[in-house]
Formats: sequence, C-alpha cells, structure tokens
Amino acid sequence: MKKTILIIEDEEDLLELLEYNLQKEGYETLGFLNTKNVEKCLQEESIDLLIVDRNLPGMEGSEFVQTLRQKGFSQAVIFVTAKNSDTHVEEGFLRGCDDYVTKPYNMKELLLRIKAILARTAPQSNSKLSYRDLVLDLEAHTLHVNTKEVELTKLEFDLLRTLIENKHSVLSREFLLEHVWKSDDFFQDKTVNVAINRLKAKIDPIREKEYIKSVWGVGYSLC
Amino acid sequence: MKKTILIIEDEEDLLELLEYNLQKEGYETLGFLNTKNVEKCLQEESIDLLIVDRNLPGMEGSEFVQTLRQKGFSQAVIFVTAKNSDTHVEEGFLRGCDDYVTKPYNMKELLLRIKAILARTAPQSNSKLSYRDLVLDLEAHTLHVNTKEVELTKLEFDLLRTLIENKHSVLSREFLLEHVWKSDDFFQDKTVNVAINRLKAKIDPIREKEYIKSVWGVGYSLC
DNA sequence: TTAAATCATTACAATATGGTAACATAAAAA
DNA sequence: TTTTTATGTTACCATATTGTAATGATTTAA
Repeated sequence: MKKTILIIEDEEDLLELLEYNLQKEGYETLGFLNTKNVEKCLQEESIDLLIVDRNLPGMEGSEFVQTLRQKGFSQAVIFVTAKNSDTHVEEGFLRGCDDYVTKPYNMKELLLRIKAILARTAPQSNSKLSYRDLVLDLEAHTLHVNTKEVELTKLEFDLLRTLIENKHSVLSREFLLEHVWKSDDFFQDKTVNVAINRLKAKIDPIREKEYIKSVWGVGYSLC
Repeated sequence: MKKTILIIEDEEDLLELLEYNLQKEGYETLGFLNTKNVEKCLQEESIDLLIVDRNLPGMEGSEFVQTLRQKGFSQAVIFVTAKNSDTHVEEGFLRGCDDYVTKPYNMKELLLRIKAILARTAPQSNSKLSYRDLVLDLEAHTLHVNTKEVELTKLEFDLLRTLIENKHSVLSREFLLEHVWKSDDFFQDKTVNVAINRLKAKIDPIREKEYIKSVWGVGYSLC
C-alpha cells in the first residue's frame, strides 16, 4: 500500500518539484497552494504525512497545524520553511510538528527524514471505499460527495457500500435483499426500488450526475 | 513513568551539559563515553531513546547504530555530531537514525526534537488524551472541560476514553460493551444509551456544544 | 402502435430506534 | 449500621426510518 503525503506550499514551482520527487520515491501526493480544503481532505482521504510551508496566503502554516492538532488530527507533520531562526524552529515544534526543515533544503535529506518519520508513525488503516467522487468512510460511517458530506441512513449506507464493492456487476434485487436486508424472502422486490430511489435522491438531489443505473429486467449497478 | 535516554558522547563537558538539561526536563539519563557496554545496557534497561555522537573512540557512532539495528534494536536514535555535510547526514539516516542534529546545536531545539520523537515512539503510556476542549488525564484520572475540572465516574471515564481513542470511528453498542463493560453478552444495548446520556449531561450540562452524536442504527461517535 | 411488463415517485402507515426519567440494586462511604 | 453514590433495567414517548401500496412514467416486444 502506497503512503500518501499532503503538501501545502504556495510557490507552485516548489510544489511541483516536491511532488515530482515524492512520486519518484513511490508516494501518493496531494498538493495544495493554501490551507483551504485541507481539513476536508484529511477527513476524507487517508493521509500519512503533511509537508507544510509556514508562509502561506491567508494563514500561517504552523498555526494551521496547531488548530489541526487541537481538533484531533494526529498525522505526522514536517514544516519546510524559510523561517529558520531558533525561535521559529522552537515555535514550530511547540505547535506540533514532527520535524522541521529549513529552506533551502537538500532534497535527499528531506526524503530520508520523511522515510524515518513514516517508519515510526503507526499505519492508521482508515478503511475507505470510493467510486468517482463518492467516498465512503467505513469507520466514520460517512459519505462524502465531491468533498461535501452527505448524511445517509444505515440502510442507504449499506446499500451504497454493496454497490461500490461490486461496482463492475449488475446486482439483482434478490442479491441486494440478501446482502443488504439479510433476508431475501421476507421483503418484496419493490422495496429495493424505493431504497435505491431514496439513495439516488440523497447523493444526487438535482440529478446532474448519474451514479446508479437500473438495468431493465436485471437489477441495479453503478454506471 | 519517566522516559530514559541513553547518551553516547566522548566529550565529558558536553555529556554533562546534556545530562543536566535532560534531567531538568524530567528524563532519566544514562551517559557513556564510548560504545563499550552500551549494548548490554540496552538489553537490561528500558531505554526509550539514544543520543549518539558520531566521532567516538574505537567505533564510528553511526556504524555502531547500524549494527544495533541489524541486531534488532529498535529504540529511537538521534545523532548529535559535528559531521554536518549533506553526505554525512544522508549516511546517518541510511544507518537508521530518527533525527540528525549538527553541532553546535541549540539546546532548546534538541529538547523539542527529543520530545517530538518520543511522542511517536513511546506513545501516550502516561500522557493525556484530548478532543476539542476535553482533556482526559489518564494518570490523575480527571477530565477537564475547557480547563474546568469535571468529575466523572470510572464508567464514564472509560467510556469517554474509548470514544476519544477512536475519535474518527462510529462505535457500535456491542463494541462499547466489549471494551468499556468488558462483556458484550451480559449487558443490554440500552445500557449504553443511558451511560452515554449520563456522560453527555456531565460534560455539557446545558447542551451548548455537541460532543457526542448518535448515528442512527449504528452507534455513537464524537462529532 | 399498443399492451404488458417493469420501474420511478409519492404518500402513508408500521416499525425500529433512541432519549429520558423513574426505579431497583449494588457498591462505597460515612 | 445508615447514607450516599454508582449503575443496570424498565417504561414511556418522540422521532427517524423504512416497507408497502397506489399512481404515473418508461421500456419492451408483439
């Protein structure tokens, strides 16, 4: 399993260079030019480490990390920044980083520091399922549609989960009754229709994107 | 429980200074002037972290660490050394250190780096758990809500602790009965409802902040 | 093109679930 | 001992959820 690294760096050239080198090392990367949307991403994706510049537009990087820590995010953080005075470094650590690298930096060293930290930080296996812009967090029991959280009932959640787990098959009503309702002979086929309908309405209220298609005479599948 | 740090440093003045500062921070220290007897000590004592100079009489520090790693010792290691070139640093990490600090160093920064590494390698054995403005002191067995102390019973404490330890997951009543009550088949699900309710009333009597949410048909989680 | 079959949508009722208070019992403290 | 505290259980009510039936739309096939 690839480890995922999230980078917040407002200088686009630097961001690109970093992403290039990290990907070459075998990491997944997610680049951000500012702190906007980062928190959402942390909730939805399984991030192993953050690389954060301190001079960011809008918000100071270390303050941002401090608020993340207060909210309970415990992912590893490395500050990569031009703020290189003793007091800056101390401030950085007090706000919750795991390592502090000053610009200009040696890329090899940074990669080694990342490796060292990732070897220590416990692999948090937050299991997730996704399909297109739907992200199902099985532990938090949440659905995010294009980064926006959507509330689902248990039945709807189980239904969508089954659909995503079998995204390449058309699932018959019988199959769904067995796997989602756990009993195929107590309920009617129509029950599935209504449940699918309700699910559709929740994940795509204005019917702009077609997620679920019905296959005439067979059942339902993701499209 | 105090954390123990083993130091290998051949300059006696530096060793003393380091031990003095580490002890002031509340660590146990064990100083060595060379690598002799260090391995024996690692086997006998419970060492949390090693601070190692690279220029040592008899053996090069990073090579020594490399042999330790090969023998299966996995304690955290920080090199503190005058060998400060890029290639030296890279070599240090490749031989298995967790952090690399070059001489002359800033004592405050070193202490912070030690703390950051220990937070990852010797996790919360005696520390605190927190979520938003809730702080659970596992040693003192107390809860502070926004710095104000709130009395909890043992059950309530264990319940909140389990919730915070799994802050990103929805916990089923079954799971909670197993982990908090230690027996899932002797108690009923409703027992959890009532316990959660009592906990809610204690940490937020006027229901102004929502800490615990119930997920219909699934269980409870922090929100 | 038309009729039958299948599906979508809506409204409504039945059911399951959760919150709360009251009570009972056990454990701890006085 | 008595008194207090902690905690499990039960009952009752409010509400979220979900099955079903009714109705209208769509698709298929003769």
